[in-house]
Amino acid sequence: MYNQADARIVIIEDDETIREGYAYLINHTSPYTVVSTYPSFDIARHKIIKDNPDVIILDIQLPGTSGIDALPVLKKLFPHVYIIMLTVYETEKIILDALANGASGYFTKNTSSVKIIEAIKEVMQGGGPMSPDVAKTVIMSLQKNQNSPLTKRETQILELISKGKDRGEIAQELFIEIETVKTHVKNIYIKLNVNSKSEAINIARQNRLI
Amino acid sequence: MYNQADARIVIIEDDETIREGYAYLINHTSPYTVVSTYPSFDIARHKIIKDNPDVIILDIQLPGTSGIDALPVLKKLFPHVYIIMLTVYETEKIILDALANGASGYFTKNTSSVKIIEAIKEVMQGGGPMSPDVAKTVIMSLQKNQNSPLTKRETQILELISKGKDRGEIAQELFIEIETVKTHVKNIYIKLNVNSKSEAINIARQNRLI
DNA sequence: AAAATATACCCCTTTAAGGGTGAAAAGAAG
DNA sequence: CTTCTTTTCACCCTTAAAGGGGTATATTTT
Repeated sequence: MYNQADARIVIIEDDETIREGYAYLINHTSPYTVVSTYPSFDIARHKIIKDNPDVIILDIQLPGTSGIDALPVLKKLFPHVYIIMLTVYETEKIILDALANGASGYFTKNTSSVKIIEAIKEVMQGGGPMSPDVAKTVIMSLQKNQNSPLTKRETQILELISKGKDRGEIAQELFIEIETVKTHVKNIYIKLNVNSKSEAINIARQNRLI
Repeated sequence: MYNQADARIVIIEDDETIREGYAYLINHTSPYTVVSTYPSFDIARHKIIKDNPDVIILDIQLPGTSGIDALPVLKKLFPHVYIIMLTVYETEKIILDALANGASGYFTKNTSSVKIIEAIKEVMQGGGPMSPDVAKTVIMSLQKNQNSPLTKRETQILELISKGKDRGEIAQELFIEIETVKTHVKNIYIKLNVNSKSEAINIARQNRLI
């Protein structure tokens, strides 16, 4: 574990005001040190190696290589680095991708530097901070659609299909006959207006039925 | 949208100190009103109807009906209520279940009442607050195992399999031959020591390979 | 140079998928 | 108490996919 007071921060953000603003505030109102700031990942790419950062604050909308594409590169360069993403966008896919690709935290740009400093502390302690709107997106992605056209049993079977189970396995698991499973599957297809497992899973995922 | 200052809060929590502590602090240091507090859901069950709460602070470890089981009941009673979960536990399954079942926020009990009040504000504004440790769990659940025995291509194909795609669809999507897909699938099976799609998906999910 | 990865092709047999139709039993809702 | 929905089960059919075996060759990475 790093000594928190020694934490070395790097900021990669193209907007100079935001970049230098955060840097100034972190340096003057926190125990952390901003060792470098860069306006793009392409500029940071080689110089960052000698920065040896503990935490990187990474914008997503960067000129050249995007923050999303920079993520895996930085993770490979510094396997133990904590990365806090910064963005104006908050579409579900981008957020989920960033988190799935190793971001430790995720904030939108209306976040005060106080919260960012708090976030640095949290990631250094192993937490996974996110701003409320981001958390909301993540929570929503975990919640299911309540207006499903599918019955409980159909949803249950579709979930098992999405786990790759075949008719036989589903029948065994639910203590019903294979023929019954077939009937349910056929009804699912009719309701979702599809005619294959893959289509059904895709439509269901799009509509959060499963 | 409710007027925030009118927000009616109900607390369901068996520990009297915590319950009355939060109630007192919310009533005296926030614009919100704690209209009722209950030591269990079973006691709250009928009385809560006339409380007409906007936000419910719900403990998970309750005597009798657990907070997890109370969640769907409360959601049915008050479809638009925001529920903030409170718990000492923070196992991945419990947290994910609560969020998937309609909880708007999730905090562990080492959370200060200041943060709870902040959380009430956030949920009223449509946010999805969670404490850093909870966020960490959620993020981890989105992140994949880095020590995968599978190659990139194999992982990619396994992901498509998990979406229900068959060999032909995978081949089309990746611009490769069906036979190539077959070879990859065979190698995946060997590496994961399985011999069917469903087993492969299960093993991979267990180990966060996909 | 060696190892890992991605690609492609052949053989083979078994099993699952998808579609059509009908109908009994259990539950929920009026 | 009856009507509607859900869940259950059955038998028909054809085609497509799955799974197992082996072999081989670019390409990339180490």
